[in-house]
Amino acid sequence: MESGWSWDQKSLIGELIQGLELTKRLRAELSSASAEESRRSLVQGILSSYEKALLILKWNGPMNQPQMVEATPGLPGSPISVNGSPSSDDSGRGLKDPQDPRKESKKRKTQPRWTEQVKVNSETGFDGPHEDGYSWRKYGQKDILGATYPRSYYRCTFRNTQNCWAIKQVQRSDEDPSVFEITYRGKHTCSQGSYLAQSCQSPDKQEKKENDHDHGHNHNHHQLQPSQENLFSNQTIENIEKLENKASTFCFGSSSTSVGCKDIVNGGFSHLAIDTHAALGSFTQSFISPTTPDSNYFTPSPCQRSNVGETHNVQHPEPEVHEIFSANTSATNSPILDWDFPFDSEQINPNFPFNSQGFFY
DNA sequence: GAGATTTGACCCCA
DNA sequence: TGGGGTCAAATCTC
Repeated sequence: MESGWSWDQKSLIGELIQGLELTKRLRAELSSASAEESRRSLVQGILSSYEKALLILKWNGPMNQPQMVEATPGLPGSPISVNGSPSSDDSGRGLKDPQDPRKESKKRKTQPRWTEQVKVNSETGFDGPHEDGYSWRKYGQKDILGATYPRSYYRCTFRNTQNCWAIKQVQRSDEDPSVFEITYRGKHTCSQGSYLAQSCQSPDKQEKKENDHDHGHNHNHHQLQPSQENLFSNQTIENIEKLENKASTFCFGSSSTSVGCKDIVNGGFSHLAIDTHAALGSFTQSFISPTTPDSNYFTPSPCQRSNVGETHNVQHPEPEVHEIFSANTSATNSPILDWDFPFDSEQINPNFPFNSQGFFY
């Protein structure tokens, strides 16, 4: 199991590293106002690298292990967990509506959930939470035993109006206060979710919200927008959108405040994905919004993340990745490329033209 | 006044 | 039994 895998792993890493290098070059190009032709070439190279990486992933099962493969068998938005049954937790206290997902558990232990670790830039402050394109309403905060910082609880604003039961928890790391661990549960079933899945535009409301709450330390994400828009030619963005549409898997951010999807087949890939976002994700920036003081959080995009039925810890042990992660945070407040990769090797059509230029272009 | 946040209390579960 | 998750009234903000 190891041997066959390691060769492909090397290839995969090689491709991703190449993508990384190209991304860095692109970044340099962008800051030096070089020829568009050169940029396009770099972008093409980047896409090509990731394309190959995907192919490698596609043909190698070992990458598609636990988290991905066990993704919910088609239960986006369902409060039913991968492992648990809806009835496993219906002993809740006097819940009003039998249809109410709350009946499943007050603690939602069986909810599909995944965790993000988000590093925020100290310069942008810790007080402004990330916006992820969704509207969240804080419904609680608890001091957690052994934790320095309280945990905040958020649920979708449209919980009542659209029966959207997505929730998230934001916990600031004790070890590194610049890191926020965000746990998501449930998928957005609200219209906002579908809207965000289609649009990379910044919702006016979000913008207003951010402006309204500008505490002086998080406004730079707006200032950065123009440059972010310039990071890619329209064609490139179009191509990536095609990619999203074709695969229904990648999502480079579905709203201005989103950072796209990750759900990479495993943690290792996530690191690279994050790095990718350092360049690619600039047009899918996530915002740090100051709506709540204790939660600078980074979120997965609205792109069907919750298909992943298991906790997905995104960690960044690799110095270089972390460095880029942080650097990008400071530059754009959108440190993570959040790929949505909700397919496993069996879900990928072997004939799917990943390896054709036409797929990307 | 509507909507969001805060916060104390309640309840479930390990 | 205590920690964690949620509720809901009070309070705040726009």
